[in-house]
Amino acid sequence: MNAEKIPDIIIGRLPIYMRALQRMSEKGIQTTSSQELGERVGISAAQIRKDISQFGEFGKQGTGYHIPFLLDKLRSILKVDRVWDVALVGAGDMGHALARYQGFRDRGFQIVMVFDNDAQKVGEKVGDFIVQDMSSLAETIRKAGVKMAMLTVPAVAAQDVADELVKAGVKAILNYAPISLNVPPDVKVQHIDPASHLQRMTYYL
Amino acid sequence: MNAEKIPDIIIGRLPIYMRALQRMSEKGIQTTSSQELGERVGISAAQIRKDISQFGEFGKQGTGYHIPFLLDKLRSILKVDRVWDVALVGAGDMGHALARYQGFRDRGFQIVMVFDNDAQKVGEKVGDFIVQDMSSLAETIRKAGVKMAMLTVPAVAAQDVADELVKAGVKAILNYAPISLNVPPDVKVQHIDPASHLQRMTYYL
DNA sequence: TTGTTATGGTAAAGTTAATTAACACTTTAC
DNA sequence: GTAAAGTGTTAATTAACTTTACCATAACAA
Repeated sequence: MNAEKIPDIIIGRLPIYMRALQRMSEKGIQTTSSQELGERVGISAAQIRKDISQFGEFGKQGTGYHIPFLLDKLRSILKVDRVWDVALVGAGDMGHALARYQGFRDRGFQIVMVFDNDAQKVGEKVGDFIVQDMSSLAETIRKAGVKMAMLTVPAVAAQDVADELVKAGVKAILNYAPISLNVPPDVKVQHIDPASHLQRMTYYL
Repeated sequence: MNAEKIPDIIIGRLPIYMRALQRMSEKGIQTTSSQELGERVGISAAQIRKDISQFGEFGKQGTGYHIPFLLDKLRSILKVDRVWDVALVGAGDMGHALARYQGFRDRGFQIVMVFDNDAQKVGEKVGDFIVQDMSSLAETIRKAGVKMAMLTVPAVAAQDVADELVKAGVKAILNYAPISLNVPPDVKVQHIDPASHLQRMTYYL
């Protein structure tokens, strides 16, 4: 075990391994090898062994990895052996889709509140939630101790909302707005921007 | 200009630069520097200069970059100086959100057809489109010469649909299903999986 | 039991890729 | 004419990946 400093690039691969392992587990598969897992996710077996061995010896020589055991370990490493509360800001189409998505729970997350600044949307039901006004955002989030947020507001509003979230104590933001957010170094941001992903592929067409 | 072999990681940063430049341009800003752009997107000035200079000399010493000019060049490099037709497969919540999203057009993409295999959804209107049955997918896509697709079907169906898309001649897939797709090497895949992004951040919380 | 095969963990070496730093040169402002 | 700003480029440095090799263990077949 080498707890010193794990490169972020390795952390980024762990969810991919987890995703595949979870699917194998659902299919009733109990055991896999770095070889097999690698073929599924498109990563070399050596890479996978090296990544996993950063955190301990979770495999068995000769037999491979016991999937439920490895999943437990990965969940614990990524701290998703619990369920994280997440605030959703922006009740547009994307907000609706995320609020209604059933796939978060099994992977360690649940949306617990939804905000929007549009008076027409406030009070409306989105998924299982009543949309709250943005004016109550900071206080509500702080009181609930929520540390993660998903941001699905228009680009022009995104930075302001991000600033609010940071003030409210949020430490991780999943940003759907097509704009790079500026946040303090102790706050993590991940971007989801379908147009950027598409543009990345057209280069090769 | 060094057209030999540009690393994929550089290609992946170009859309981020474009996104920021497009926003600056909308605000009426005509000129920027690697320094300023770097602060906006959180990437070092040296890195930006190096990335851009892979493709030519688009800046002026002493003055920086003319934003409309640089944008044109980047659009041309990423081949989004045209509008790409995109097929959307999966008319669930996420499919609806994407079909109605207005932000693709300005960045080089337009959805032109929507498919689902649910008889209840076929014929329904999603955004400006009538949902078509999956059985017509391969033929319709091939006839229209569509090369890109967005995949918002459940994980269990994703690989089968991807196989269909590949058969139909699609060369780039934006996959929203939480599963790693296996496709031939000449087909590009990008994954969008919010739970993975969230898991990547919880490690640091 | 014994040999064989499959497999993970580790380490070393080599290779490639990515990032950062440094600097010469150009342009603009004054 | 001089200082400041800023690029493009090269060099230096660091990081990531790949390859290879080897050992220890486990499962299984003879």
